[in-house]
Amino acid sequence: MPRKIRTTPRKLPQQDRSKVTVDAIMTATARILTEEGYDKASTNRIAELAGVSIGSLYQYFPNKEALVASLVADHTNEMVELIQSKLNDLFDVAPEVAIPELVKAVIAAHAVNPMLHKVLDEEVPRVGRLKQVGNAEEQIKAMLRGYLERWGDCIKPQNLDLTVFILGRSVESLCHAAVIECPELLSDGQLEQEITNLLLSYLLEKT
Amino acid sequence: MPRKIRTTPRKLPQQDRSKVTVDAIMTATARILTEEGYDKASTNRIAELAGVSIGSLYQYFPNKEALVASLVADHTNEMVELIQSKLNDLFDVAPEVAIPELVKAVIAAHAVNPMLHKVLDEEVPRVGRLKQVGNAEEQIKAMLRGYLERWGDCIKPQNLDLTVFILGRSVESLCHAAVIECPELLSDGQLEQEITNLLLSYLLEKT
Amino acid sequence: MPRKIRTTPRKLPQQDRSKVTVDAIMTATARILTEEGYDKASTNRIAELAGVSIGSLYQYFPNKEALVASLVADHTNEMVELIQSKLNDLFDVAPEVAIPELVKAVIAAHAVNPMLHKVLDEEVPRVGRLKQVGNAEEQIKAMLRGYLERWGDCIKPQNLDLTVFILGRSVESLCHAAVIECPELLSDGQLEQEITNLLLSYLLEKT
Amino acid sequence: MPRKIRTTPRKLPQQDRSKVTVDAIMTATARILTEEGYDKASTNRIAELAGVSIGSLYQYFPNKEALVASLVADHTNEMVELIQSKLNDLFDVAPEVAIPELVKAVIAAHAVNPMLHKVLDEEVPRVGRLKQVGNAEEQIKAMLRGYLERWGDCIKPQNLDLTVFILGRSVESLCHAAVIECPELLSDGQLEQEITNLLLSYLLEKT
DNA sequence: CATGAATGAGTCTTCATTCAT
DNA sequence: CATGAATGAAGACTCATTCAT
Repeated sequence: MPRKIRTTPRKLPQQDRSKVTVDAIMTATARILTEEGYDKASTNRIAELAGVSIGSLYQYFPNKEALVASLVADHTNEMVELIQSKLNDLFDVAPEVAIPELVKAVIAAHAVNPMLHKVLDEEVPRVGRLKQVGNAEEQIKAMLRGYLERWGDCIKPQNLDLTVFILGRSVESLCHAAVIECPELLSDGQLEQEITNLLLSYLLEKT
Repeated sequence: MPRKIRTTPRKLPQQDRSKVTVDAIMTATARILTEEGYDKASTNRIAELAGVSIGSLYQYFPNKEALVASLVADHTNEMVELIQSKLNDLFDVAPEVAIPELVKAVIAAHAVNPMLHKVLDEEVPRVGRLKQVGNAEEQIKAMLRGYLERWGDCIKPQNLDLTVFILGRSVESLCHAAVIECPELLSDGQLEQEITNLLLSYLLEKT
Repeated sequence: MPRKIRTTPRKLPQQDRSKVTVDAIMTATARILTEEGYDKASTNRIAELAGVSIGSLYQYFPNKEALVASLVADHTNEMVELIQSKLNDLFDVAPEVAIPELVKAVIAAHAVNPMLHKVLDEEVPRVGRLKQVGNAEEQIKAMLRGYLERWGDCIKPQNLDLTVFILGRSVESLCHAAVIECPELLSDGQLEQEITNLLLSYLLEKT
Repeated sequence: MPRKIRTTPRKLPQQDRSKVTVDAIMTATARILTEEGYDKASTNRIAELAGVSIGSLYQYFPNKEALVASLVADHTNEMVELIQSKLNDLFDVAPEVAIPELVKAVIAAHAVNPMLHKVLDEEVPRVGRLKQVGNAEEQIKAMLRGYLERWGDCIKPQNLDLTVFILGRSVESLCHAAVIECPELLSDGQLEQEITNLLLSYLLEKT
């Protein structure tokens, strides 16, 4: 079992000056990550690009992992909130209408900062990230489950655990791939429509 | 643009001794990767575990990236061959039967060495990997497309490019997640069945 | 030759508030030193534990060395005063009685704050300490010399310089070791008695 | 409880080349320690002065502590061996003759490399050193005890444990101080004579 | 005077890679 | 070809100290 290291920020910025500093650090981290990749993202480089001394960086983040974790948390939250709020609005909306909306929302969430999302997903070590991302996933899964229970009578699949898994994974991975790899197919709504079709067929149609 | 690094093995092992050495190195790499993770996989450690001098390692691999790329290629090929051969056998089989078989094959492919697959997917830097993996993906997509063309009359979706995308991504990501995260749901065939349902609904059912 | 650093307090506390601050800093330093060791004693930690800002710390001490030196001076003084006052009282007392008393006093001095004494002795860099400690030693040596001159007729050794050296070092190092390493042998007076024996044999007996 | 870190050399030099390297590192460490003090002794500086890359240093010593520990061990052994061999020769020699010889030996031991000894004693963090030094001390104490038992009939003090403590500490600290602080008093044998007197008075004379 | 944010030189250490033997 | 000693750029992180507010 690997030694635990704290991944929470060391102290919260209280004065305005500090807030600016922390922001600069986070922004610089995001920029280097997206523009140059994870292994160019040394703490010294980050500090430099942030126009801040390396000491200041460590005043707010106990270690590199915490810094990245913080960025992951921020970005994940931003995405999750989009989806959750939409999911909330859709609770009483029938699947025929809700699913297209959900797909739209998930795509929108991935479009918030696609490059950052890609790097965070592909290059950043999973260690320690799991908590933040895992949490988010659980929350969404829970909402999805709630929705499916609410509309259980109208849908074909019976085992809700499996359905949540299938549904969740599919939207996520398809929207992710769509945004990252086929943005051109997204602009005219074709791909979005097709993803919707996949999900609706699964949920609604009779064999 | 990063300096180009050769990622192909420096020379093909021609004598038996060489083959043994290369094998030992690859095996050691795989073991360290699965048992200890990417950041414990230093070239010196790999050489040591392989029972080979660090100098010998560099005799066969020009750099670390090439070594890892080689492992990725091997592993990807192993998986891809399984799927391709099945896809080949299924060319003339109707979707109702072919899709369940395909799902079975993709799951089997992911089960070849799940731990290694997980590490390769999550921890290993993407940099030089894309070529190998991309190739494999393209090949499978092509076969999938061929199949869909062959059975185009029987299936609902009309835009084959989109369908290949949807189908390919879905099977891959669902089977991947299934093997990595829910092996227990796989053993009794439930999850497999549900993945099949998703795909068949999409391909076959009328709205 | 290293750049000279001032090791005297920057200003003497004149207001009460200042005195309280300085006290808090010194106490915090002593606590961290004894409880966590020298390398945990960063100025920031000290200030924090003292409930004082790092800026304030530097208001009263020009640098870390001065802070530690101050602590050393205080502690040394405390010890030295104990011994000096006893030595003063014993000036007219014959060795047979004075030596046991001296041993008792030196042990008592080392028992004032043994943990702090140990840390100061073992872990704290010698650099700027010598002055304070050296002074103290000189004063005690001088008094010891005075005493030996006063009772020169009764004692065996003739070269007083040497005798002071032997006597001073012996008591100091034996009492030090006794307090630090064998406190259990001190409680029943055995070790104290034996140290006394050593010194009295040396001073008084005929060969 | 502080985390344990290995303090033993990482690998023993087997080729001649390596031996030279290790020697250079040790020598450089000793030089910097004696000429500039412990806090100038950074691993990079040591490597540089040794004319060796920092990587080579870490090939043989897992960390700085191990390097210093190694030096301490070497130096301690050198001293201890001198004393032990003399102590061995003196086992059957009566105190009147043995004690002066012992004093001579301890002084000689401290004169092996006085500057290094001083630094090692005063500046080097105690952590991790204890094992080597402690061992040495125990060995010498054991031999001393053996000697005192052998000549128990001739000596005054009865509690051998205490006697070993008193004797051991006194010689050590007096000889140490003599070599470090009063080398001039040593050259003409006066101080040596006086130390001998102290010990002989204690051991032999009747009250 | 107090505060605490900011500084940055300097520390230990790792690891991919080379090259003399 | 094999070996493994040697390399050194580079990275994460600390901490005494300063200075604007």
